[in-house]
Amino acid sequence: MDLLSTLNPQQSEAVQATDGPLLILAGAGSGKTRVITVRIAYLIAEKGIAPHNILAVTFTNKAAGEMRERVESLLRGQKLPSAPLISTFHSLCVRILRADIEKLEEGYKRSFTIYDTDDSTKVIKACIKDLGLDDKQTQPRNVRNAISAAKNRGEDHEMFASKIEYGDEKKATIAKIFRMYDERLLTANALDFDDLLIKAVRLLRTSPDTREKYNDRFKYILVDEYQDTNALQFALISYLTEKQQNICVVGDDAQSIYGFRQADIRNILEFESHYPTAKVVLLEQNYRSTQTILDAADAIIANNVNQKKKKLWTANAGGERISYYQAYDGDTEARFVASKIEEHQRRSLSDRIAVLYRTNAQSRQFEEALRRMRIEYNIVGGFSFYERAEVKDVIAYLKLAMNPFDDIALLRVVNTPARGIGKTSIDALQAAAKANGASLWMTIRGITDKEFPLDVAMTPRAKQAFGGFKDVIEILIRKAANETGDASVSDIVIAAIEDTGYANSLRAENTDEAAARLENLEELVNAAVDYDKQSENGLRDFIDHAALTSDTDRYDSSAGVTLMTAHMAKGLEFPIVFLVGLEDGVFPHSRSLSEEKDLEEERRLAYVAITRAEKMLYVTHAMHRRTYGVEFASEPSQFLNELPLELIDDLSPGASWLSYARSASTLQAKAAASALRGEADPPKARNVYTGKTYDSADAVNEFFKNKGRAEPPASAGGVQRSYPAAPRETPLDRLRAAGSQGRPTQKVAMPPNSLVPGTYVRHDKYGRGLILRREGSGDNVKLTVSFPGVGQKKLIEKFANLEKD
DNA sequence: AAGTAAATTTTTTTT
DNA sequence: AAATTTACTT
Repeated sequence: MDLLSTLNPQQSEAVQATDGPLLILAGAGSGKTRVITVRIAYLIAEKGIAPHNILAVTFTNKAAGEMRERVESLLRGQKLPSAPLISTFHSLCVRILRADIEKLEEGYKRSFTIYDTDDSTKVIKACIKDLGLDDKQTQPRNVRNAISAAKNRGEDHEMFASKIEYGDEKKATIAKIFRMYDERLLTANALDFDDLLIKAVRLLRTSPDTREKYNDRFKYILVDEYQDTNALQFALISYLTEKQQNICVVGDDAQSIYGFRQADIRNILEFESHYPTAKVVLLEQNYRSTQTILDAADAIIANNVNQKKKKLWTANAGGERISYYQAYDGDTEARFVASKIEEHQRRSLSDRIAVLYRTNAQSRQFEEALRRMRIEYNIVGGFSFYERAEVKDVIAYLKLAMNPFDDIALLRVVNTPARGIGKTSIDALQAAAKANGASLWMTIRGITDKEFPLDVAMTPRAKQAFGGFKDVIEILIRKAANETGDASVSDIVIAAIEDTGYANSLRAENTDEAAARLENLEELVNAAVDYDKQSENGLRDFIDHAALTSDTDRYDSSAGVTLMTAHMAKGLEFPIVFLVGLEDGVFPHSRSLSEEKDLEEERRLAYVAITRAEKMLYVTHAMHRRTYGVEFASEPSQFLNELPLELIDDLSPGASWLSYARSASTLQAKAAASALRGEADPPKARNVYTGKTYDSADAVNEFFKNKGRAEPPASAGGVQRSYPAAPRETPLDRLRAAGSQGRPTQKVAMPPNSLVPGTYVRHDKYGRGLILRREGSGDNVKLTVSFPGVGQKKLIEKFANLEKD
């Protein structure tokens, strides 16, 4: 029974509760992955469950891969008749649909193509154009998001349309596009990411046979990161566990950070009511971080009202204090981080370091600073390999070989490399296709038919060019079809690169950039060769893999320095973490400032970021930040103010926000004390960078109530409380005390619903614009707004009559 | 039809 | 500031 020997009692209980529904509430760093992997190994080795009867579902390929490896190493030396299926939600759905989508009788064939976000947006753009709409008024990206959100709620275009209230033109337009979009995807035999889930769920719902088949196959199901599941994923799991209820879900409501993707936290909160016989295990011991880091994370999350109470503890020592740095601007911030990294690396190279930021756009300055100091780093996100233009081009050729009706893929490569097929010819082709209700591929075949050419207004030269393209694709189709014979996946990939003239046109360019592209294509061939070696699966699977592989999956766990967003860091851990750009509008993001629930999600994201740290945490922010090429004065993040200030070391040169915040709290205390004594003119508290001026006794008292952890006025005098901290008020206490006045560290300078920089607004005369700067206060607020086509305008907020757009 | 210059947009977070 | 899209040449 040595599988269990490394586990604590709760973990062990979670592993051994194999039958029936089980909810594991696993705090950050509580050994969640260890429990899942040991559980799988335990099922196989101790319970004699056939591996292929086990299904584990994760969100990313990276998580799935890691789990696979760890299970394998736990079972090392054992001969297994099969392997457990450890898969992402999306790959699982693809697997289900490739087998049985034809049973849906919707017209989809099992050779369907997967459209990524980019492809979907292109289809939507075309729909908007064909409906005669203005794509400035109806932005493809927004429509796509609306459709995706609807799909993830489980609505199809009919349900979406039926829910529109009378007079809601915007939604009515989206509904029209929605419908057209779905029709076009069907014509192209294509499914978008959301459809993969929708169709799989629909298939399980409508086909009892299929449902039965998978219920019999998957007798034990595990779901990781359950707090991030949405309605569709919940439905999928429900159908799969219909017969037996050996369902084990693992999650942490404090780490739910995908609400914007319709993740529904209720799935985890209401697990017990959905499965009344459910057993619940709490994993509360943290093995990852120092007490100091846990205290910091705890202090942040304590400001959220909506959460399950959970108390993480650790046997680890207090550890080093948190380091804080205030930079003049983003460049200085990046230089500080780079030089600190260098310092750490000089001492020890074994401590992996992460730089975590809110948005990918922040990465550049850190990359530059690290490069200047010749520090090697790894960056996750941004441009992933499979998103490179040349890779997507070649994949498009491969997709066409499998499914020539894929219009998007066809449009992508019809003139890449240049074949003399220009915009005019493509317009004519699309018009002809539309007139005949046919796909572009069929239209090309029609145009170039020798005996009965389709009559299309087109120059002979254009027709000939299309003929050339048709030949190229037909050769590829034959090669792909022959795959079962002797051609391997890599052979076909090479054909798509060479036989199409793609490589030659790059060679002819003879530039460094073209050479880099050729190298990327070589890497693609290598990926295909590897694929051939370790898998029996064909081209179809290879393309599916490319479509479902994301940035996150290219994380190298052995890299010394890793740059990534806080989102991507979920599930990872690093001895040293730099959490950067802690400014209002950056983190929390400006788009999340207006809604309380969005702000709470930002706070959970900050919690996730902080709890990645094992030994050391740095927090940094800049006083000036450049956005869209314009420099703004930025304010420290409200999350900084929520940290336990007594645990922080200030590394900033000169007077920083932190030193103000600290001395301010003693000043405030004095002011409050004198106010309470009834003194006529209490010393005025100065601006503490929270944007709020505490110039009345009431305001000062409110400050302390809100701050929650500040010293009571009587104990004022600058005595630093010794660590550990006294018990804090809970958010609920605070809410009661504040008389439901809202959030603790609320700011007056930037009230949540106001027009802050980064917000889009609508002006009667100038139309839509972006707020660049906000100055002044009260009635004198001046806004600098950039209106496309008009330029920058300075407006008085009071008179401008701006509406949020 | 292809290349260049000018205008416009971009920043959440992701399978 | 950088990347992408559009408009204008040749």
